[in-house]
Amino acid sequence: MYELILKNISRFVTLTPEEIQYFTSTLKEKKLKKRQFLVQEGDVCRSTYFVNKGCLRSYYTDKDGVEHNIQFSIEDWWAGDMASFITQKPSKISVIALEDSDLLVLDRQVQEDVFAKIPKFERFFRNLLQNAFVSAQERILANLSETAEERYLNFRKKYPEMDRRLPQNQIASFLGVTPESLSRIRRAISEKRG
Amino acid sequence: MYELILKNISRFVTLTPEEIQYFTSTLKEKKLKKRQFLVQEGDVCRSTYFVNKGCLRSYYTDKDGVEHNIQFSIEDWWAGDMASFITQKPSKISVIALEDSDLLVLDRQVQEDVFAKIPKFERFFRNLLQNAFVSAQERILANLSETAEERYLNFRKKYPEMDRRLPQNQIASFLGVTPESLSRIRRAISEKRG
DNA sequence: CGTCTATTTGAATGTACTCAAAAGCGGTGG
DNA sequence: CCACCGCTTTTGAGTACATTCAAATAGACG
Repeated sequence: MYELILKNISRFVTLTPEEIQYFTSTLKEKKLKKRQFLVQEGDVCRSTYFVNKGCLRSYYTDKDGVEHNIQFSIEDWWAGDMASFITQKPSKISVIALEDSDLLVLDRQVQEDVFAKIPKFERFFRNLLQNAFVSAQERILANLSETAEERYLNFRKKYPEMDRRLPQNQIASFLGVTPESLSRIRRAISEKRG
Repeated sequence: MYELILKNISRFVTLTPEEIQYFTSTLKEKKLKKRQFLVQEGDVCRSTYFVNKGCLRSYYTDKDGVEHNIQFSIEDWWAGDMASFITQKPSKISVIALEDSDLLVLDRQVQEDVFAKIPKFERFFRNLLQNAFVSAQERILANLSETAEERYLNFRKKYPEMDRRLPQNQIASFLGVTPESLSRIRRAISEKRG
């Protein structure tokens, strides 16, 4: 149950057995069926979620009702709306399960207790935030300087697992193109390679 | 000299006179002439900079040599490459003065001392990071869901001062369009308004 | 098996781009 | 102070890439 999250955390900070014991005792479980919402636009996001199994997508719905995927969260990723969690303001995005999923839940209040008892967790969550910022920055640059085809090839290289696993129209929404365009891009790529 | 930065900080945390005294004593000054670099691609960014006067731009140079503006920093803003400062890896971006500028410099090492002596500064810098993340997120969404004209109108509304002060080609690069396109967009807008 | 959704394909359209040239503006030196 | 130079902005014409709309095909799931 906790192997994955402990391995995830150990990439940044080292915990003693007691700390592990305490930390895992604060976590709750949550199961989502495909198409169930984890966060709905307008909710205040009061927890962070670790994905033990399954797959979710975070998306923004624009003024024309078009959905734009911001992030996918598969096993070993964190899910939720970090912006809303940080600011405790209503979320502009929604998070929904693309597959039946098992999550571990860390409530905001509990998180404060964890910070108090195990200060290095502050560092861990600062690291998560920093990574999120750096990858947001990189995505802005990619959108400014790369063609749709380049963005797709980079996506495939960076997240091969997601490329295999996710519906193509969801990837298109993440890349910022229509499903039709991504379909044509894929055809062009496969024609180039014979 | 320090009014602006103290006012900036006071938006997030309250400092005692002693803390103010200590904090300001750790700051250095830096003056840049127009067209001088603050950070060059490949540098590790070892300081954060507060803009007391002037204006800078941060930009990324893509594989075709095209520059893409990431951020402008005018008075009362922080400058530098947060990603490189955070990770202490070589910067992918450059920061250059668009006008003669006066900066206050907070070195990374000094920052650690400040955190140790005045822990609430940790909160202050976490807030800066959070804001940077949230606005990066918003920019991704804007690029995905808005037309160039909408992005320009929103830019103008959000940063009227920058719209007045910055060369149009720099704004175009920030919005992710060519200078020619922004020129046409502006004409279209002014024709609509009679 | 049938239904619903995802993907592919085609044709027409549109938005922003490139390239080229003219006009405008600001700073510098004679 | 004015003339010139360099850089920015505007304008025009043609082009490229992705979009929209529509329809056909393929796949997934009950």
